[in-house]
Parts: sequence; structure tokens; C-alpha cells
Amino acid sequence: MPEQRPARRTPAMDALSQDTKSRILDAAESLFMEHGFEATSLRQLTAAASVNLAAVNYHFGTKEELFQAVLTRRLDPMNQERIDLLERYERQAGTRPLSCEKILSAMLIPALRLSRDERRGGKDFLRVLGRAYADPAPFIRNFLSAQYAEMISRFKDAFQKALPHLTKQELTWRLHFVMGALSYTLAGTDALKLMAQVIPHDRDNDEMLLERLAPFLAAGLKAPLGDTKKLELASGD
Amino acid sequence: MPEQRPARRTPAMDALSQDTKSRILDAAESLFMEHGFEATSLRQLTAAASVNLAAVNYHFGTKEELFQAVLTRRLDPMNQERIDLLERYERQAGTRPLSCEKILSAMLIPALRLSRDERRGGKDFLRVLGRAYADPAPFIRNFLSAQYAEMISRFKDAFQKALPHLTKQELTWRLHFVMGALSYTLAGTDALKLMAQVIPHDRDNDEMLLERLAPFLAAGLKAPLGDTKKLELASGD
DNA sequence: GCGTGATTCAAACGCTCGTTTGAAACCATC
DNA sequence: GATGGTTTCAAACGAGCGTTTGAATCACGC
Repeated sequence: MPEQRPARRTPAMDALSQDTKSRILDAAESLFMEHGFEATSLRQLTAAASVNLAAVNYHFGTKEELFQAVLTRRLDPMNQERIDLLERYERQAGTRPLSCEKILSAMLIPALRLSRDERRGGKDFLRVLGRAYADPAPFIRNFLSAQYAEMISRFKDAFQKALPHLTKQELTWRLHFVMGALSYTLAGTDALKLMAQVIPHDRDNDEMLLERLAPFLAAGLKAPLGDTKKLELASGD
Repeated sequence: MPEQRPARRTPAMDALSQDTKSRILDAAESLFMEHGFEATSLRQLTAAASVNLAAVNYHFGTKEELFQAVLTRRLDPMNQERIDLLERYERQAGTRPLSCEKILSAMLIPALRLSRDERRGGKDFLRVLGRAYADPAPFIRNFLSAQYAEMISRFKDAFQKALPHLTKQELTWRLHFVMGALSYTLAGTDALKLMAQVIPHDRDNDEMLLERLAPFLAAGLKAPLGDTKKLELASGD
């Protein structure tokens, strides 16, 4: 592992050839997106990045640490952006509580900006992230929990103010559903091919997707309590 | 591979020791739930099932076919149950369109029944299923698409009748979000540990979970069109 | 109780995996 | 142009993988 990272200039710092570490991160982002973490081997990854096989272990330690680095590179700035945006909205609102839609915007807009930005990996990263949500590997679960802790806590508070009639527990359930719809949407896998026939998958749709997600989630969050009778489980009529 | 499956009785057909095929399926269901498909090796799987290593290839062909068998065993009956329930509701309603809540019930109740039934694998299977939704492996994606095709088409028609003001495209988006929240909820991973602190994970909560999911999703599906202004993407105020 | 096909078993096959190694190449500094 | 730390490289390591093999075992019809 490198003892330190001297800020010396590489022979070509331009777009043609970034440094080894970035090339590895870019290739990893793309391949983890396409095949998932387990199914991506370091051999195909280093080949795609045009670096030596040993470079991953040298620069990142292990394959798991590489995965965490792939996530951190984009996730930390995005979550910071979310918090900043939320605080800006709160300042603008003064003493009045924010609407659900506004809070959701603070969650979605940074994700949407990221997905538009080719230079920051665009959709690829968000797909990796969406997949990571469903991964059972403990090192992923623990890492995500830690990375999201601050943002989640801020947004939970904001939603609680916007929806004071919901108990803490009820709000937790609903945020759970929100995260589900969001991660599935970001992952863009659509196991059931619901979208494929009706809606082609391109950049414009990715934006419309998040714009349609916000009203859907807002309506769910604001749903009145107990407006549905209990599900009838008896098999008889 | 076995040429045929003679219905001869095994030395012990009782609960103590089912036949080899079932023991493999049960162990696979449990281990795929815990570690995922890729991360589960046939050696730990066959050890957990107390069968010979070669038994999986003998009875199922390959590891992938085993995974499909794990899914089919529970999924086919559950989806048939969903369709039957929907048709019963439709008969009861006569000419009037069904409510969103009713249609959602037809989707959720069979899943809930399965999750309560220890003899049918209970929650374990639903977690495997939820994970499968997010898996990028083509053989899983294609398999799920095929398995769900009929059910999805029926329910899409039903929702379209319940929500005639939604365009086909808009409905597709919203069903996409519904599937997202549902799969994340079934998978029960909760990458962000939202639930852990507030709500212990036990059987009663699994049932409450689906009961809370229905009103949330119904509200989202019924959300009015275009009630939200476009997300403001400009970084400036 | 023998023959037959289904099933189990221990062992091995060939391959790929993540990681390590130690030497070579590189590059700023003296 | 020698020094010393950083990075790259080809090669190998040991382990584990999914799968195959061929013989042993079993259950049953004859």
C-alpha cells in the first residue's frame, strides 16, 4: 500500500490518461454496475482499467476496500449536498415547516444532478448504489449505515416536523418504503421488465423518473392514518 | 441427472428427514437468503443440507437451475393465488371498478400468507425474492420476467381500470415505484438500519409491515397528476 | 436373489479467484 | 549520476469454486 500520496504531477494529467487510482475507480464503478460486486473479478477489472492486476491491492488494500472507495467518492459529496440543500430550504421557510415535497426535493435533486453529470459517473454510480442497498454482505450494510447516518437523521427530523401527526414509528415505516422505491428506481434493474416495453431507457427518462417519483412518495408519506381496514387474511370468503 | 422421479417412498418420509431434493431446496433457500446467490458455495450448501456435494448437480443440473427451482417452488403458487384473489374481488365487485386498496390487497395478502407459513419457508423465501429483484445476473432477470408476466399483466389491467385518469405510461412509472417499495420491504435488508432502533424485527412486525405498506402505496398510486412543480435543478437559488 | 435403474458417495478435474512477492522501472532530490 | 522512496510489473501462491466421474449402494420388479 502506498505510504503516502505525494501530489506530484503525472506525465499526463489530462483526460487521455488519468492516474492509476482513478482509472481503477472508474472501471470498478462501471463493472460493479453491470455485474455486481461478487461477480466482478479483479482480473477483468484491472484489464478494463489497463492497469496491472496487483494495482488494486497496492492502492486500495482489498477488493472490499475498493468497493467502499467507489461508493465514498460520489456518496459523501452527494449527501453533503442534500444536507446543504435541506438547510437552505429551512432557512428560506423561516419558522414555517417545510412541505413533504420540498424535503423530498432536497433528497432527490442532488441525486438527479449526479445522474446528469457525466464527469461524476452519471447513472452508473447511482445504479451501483441502488444495488448496494439490497446486498446482504455485512461490510456493505455497515458501510452504508455509517455513510448515511447523518443525512438520514437530518431528514427524519425534517419529515417529523412536516408530518407531526405521524408517530415516530409510523414515520420510520414510511421512510423505509421511501428508501425502497428510491433504491429500486436508482438501481434501474427493473427485474420484471415493467418499463422496457412502454418506456425506452434513456437520459431524458431518467430525469422524468425522479420527477414522477417525488409526487408519488409525497402522497404516500401524507397518506391519512388507518384509512384502510386490516387486510383480510382468512382464506375463506 | 435423474431420468425420472419414481414416487417410491423413502425410508423416512416424515419431518425428521425429507428427501434429498427438498433438503437441498430448504438449505438453499436459507443460505441464499443469508448470503446471496454468488456468495453461497455448493459445498456449504450441501453440508447444511447433509447431502453429498454432487447431489445438487445430480438433481438440479447446475447451481443456477437450483436457484430457479428455489424460486419456482414458492413463487408459482403465490402468483396463482394472487390472480385467483384478484378475480374473486372482480367477481364480487360486478361491474364497478375495484379500488386501489383492494387490488393491492390481492397482491399483498398472498405474500403475507406465505410469510406467515413456516411450512412454506416463511420470511426466508420472500427475502430471497426481494434480493433477486435487485440482482443484475441475466439468468435471474429473465427468469423473473417470465415467472411474473401473467400476473403483472392482470394487475396492470386492474389498476388501469381503477385509475382511468392515468396514462398507460404514467401507470407504468407508478407500478415501478410500487415494485420498488415492495421488493425492498420483502428483502428486509434495510441497508440504512432505519428500522433497527425503533422497531424490532419479529413476526408481528412483518405482518404490520405489509399492512402499512398498502395505504402508503395506494396513496402514491392515487396521487393527482402534475401537482408538483418541476424539480429545480439549477444550483443557484 | 438377481438384475436394473435410480441415487449416493469420495475423489478428482480444471479453472478462477483474491492476494502476495520480489524484482524492475520510475522519478524527484542531492 | 547515485540514492531512496514510490509505483508498476510478471509470476506465482494457496485456496475455493462448480462440475464430472465411476464405483458403491440402494430399492424394487422379476
